Amino acid sequence: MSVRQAPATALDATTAASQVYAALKRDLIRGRFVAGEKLAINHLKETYAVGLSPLREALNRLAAYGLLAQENQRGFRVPALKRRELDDIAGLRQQFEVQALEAALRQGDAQWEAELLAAFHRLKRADEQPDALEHWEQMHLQFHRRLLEPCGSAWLLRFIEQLHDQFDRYRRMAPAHQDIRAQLDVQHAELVELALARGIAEARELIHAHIQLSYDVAKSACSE
Amino acid sequence: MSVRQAPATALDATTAASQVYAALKRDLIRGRFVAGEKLAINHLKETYAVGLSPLREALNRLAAYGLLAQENQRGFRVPALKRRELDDIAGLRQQFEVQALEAALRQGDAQWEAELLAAFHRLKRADEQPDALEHWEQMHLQFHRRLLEPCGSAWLLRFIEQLHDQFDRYRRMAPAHQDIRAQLDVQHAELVELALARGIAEARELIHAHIQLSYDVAKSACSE
DNA sequence: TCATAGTAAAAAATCGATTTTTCTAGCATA
DNA sequence: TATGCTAGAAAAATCGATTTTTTACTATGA
Repeated sequence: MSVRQAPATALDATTAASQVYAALKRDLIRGRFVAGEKLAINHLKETYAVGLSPLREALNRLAAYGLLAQENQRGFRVPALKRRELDDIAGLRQQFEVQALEAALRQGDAQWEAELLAAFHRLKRADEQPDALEHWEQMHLQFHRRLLEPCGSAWLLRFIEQLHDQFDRYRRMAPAHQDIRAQLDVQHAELVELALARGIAEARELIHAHIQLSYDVAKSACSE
Repeated sequence: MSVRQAPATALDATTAASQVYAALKRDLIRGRFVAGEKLAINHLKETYAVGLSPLREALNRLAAYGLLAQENQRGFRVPALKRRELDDIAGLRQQFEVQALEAALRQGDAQWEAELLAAFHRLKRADEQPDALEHWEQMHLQFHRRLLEPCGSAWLLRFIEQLHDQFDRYRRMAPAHQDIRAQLDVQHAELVELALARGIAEARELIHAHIQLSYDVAKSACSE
């Protein structure tokens, strides 16, 4: 009945639900939706050009992840940005990342050092890409992921990633969040140095201050 | 076309997807599925008496939560029980719950004390219920939830709950897990005492030992 | 014997339509 | 004016069928 597809399709061997999930996740963190807004599923169907089933599966995943709120029989809502919750998220991020960084510095090997340098280099060069803003965010996330990677606890990394995503919703909604880019980039360079030198005590201080800097900016995203 | 339902339906104002989610979650933690097993969706459809859509939504939520593994275009799989992962989970549980307990003892009020006592009482009386084993597990979970509740960090509680669910997959799969019930129950009583007396240092020790006890039993659930 | 292409069956993923529930006005009643 | 009721519309949730992808099996040729 159907014409056999060209083998090219083998490249994007990913499911429609996963693609919508990724796209929606990106747009939620980016701030494409108004905080507190109710999602119109039929509208999303058109925006993301998918059917109802994969879309609903993606929404369910995002709700389980904490980037959406699911209300009994009345669909999905973008969570509000609450100052109390930001404080909670930022505090845990500081605690978890300080801990993970120390473990990573103790356990990271030469291979990790090389990959960290590579990630840092891509971050520095992010501005040269088209769509520089979004690309920097992407490289920034990858840099931090790489930095903590050899900490030895998969679940701690999972929680850190989740908190990071939550945190970024606030940070990227803040009006002045672009203005601290230069300061953050200085800290990234220092983090790399300390990582290679295994300066644990200083690295702990720095990652804490690094999160604090974004945190101070992010605060302006909340009303309450 | 359809006969108007009696108002009784207003009681179970919950969606089919949520019900399957709850049932599947319970059965996964209970050990009803073989670790590593691939789930046959069409079979689950009959077992849980639901259609494909709500079932798939539930599976997607469980995968995002970490109780299922989702493989590219080949469905869902029950995660294997790995010793390395158990160690990770138990270690984080100890750390997080020690921290949350201290915060809870500092912040819990009289209302909390009353509810904790109530939860403890229900736990003690669990054996008298029909289906005593499952009921004890239920009350046990609620007791621990209540204990840490006033810690002040919603996200920390969320992570603790998630780790607890993961941990219980291992614990309840261990052959001898029933044998330590008596010891656990003694510790629960001591935890209540310390909570009311705000004995922070001792409570920290005790919750750590409490998790360690189950952890030692749970180890026998893993092959590798 | 082994590797490999072809094919049928099974399973997963998706679509389109239907059912159920919630929301919104408008109307009647006190 | 406020309150409650109800039909109609809108939205959410679910079902049944279709399409796509993977898996298992078989035959073929090196």
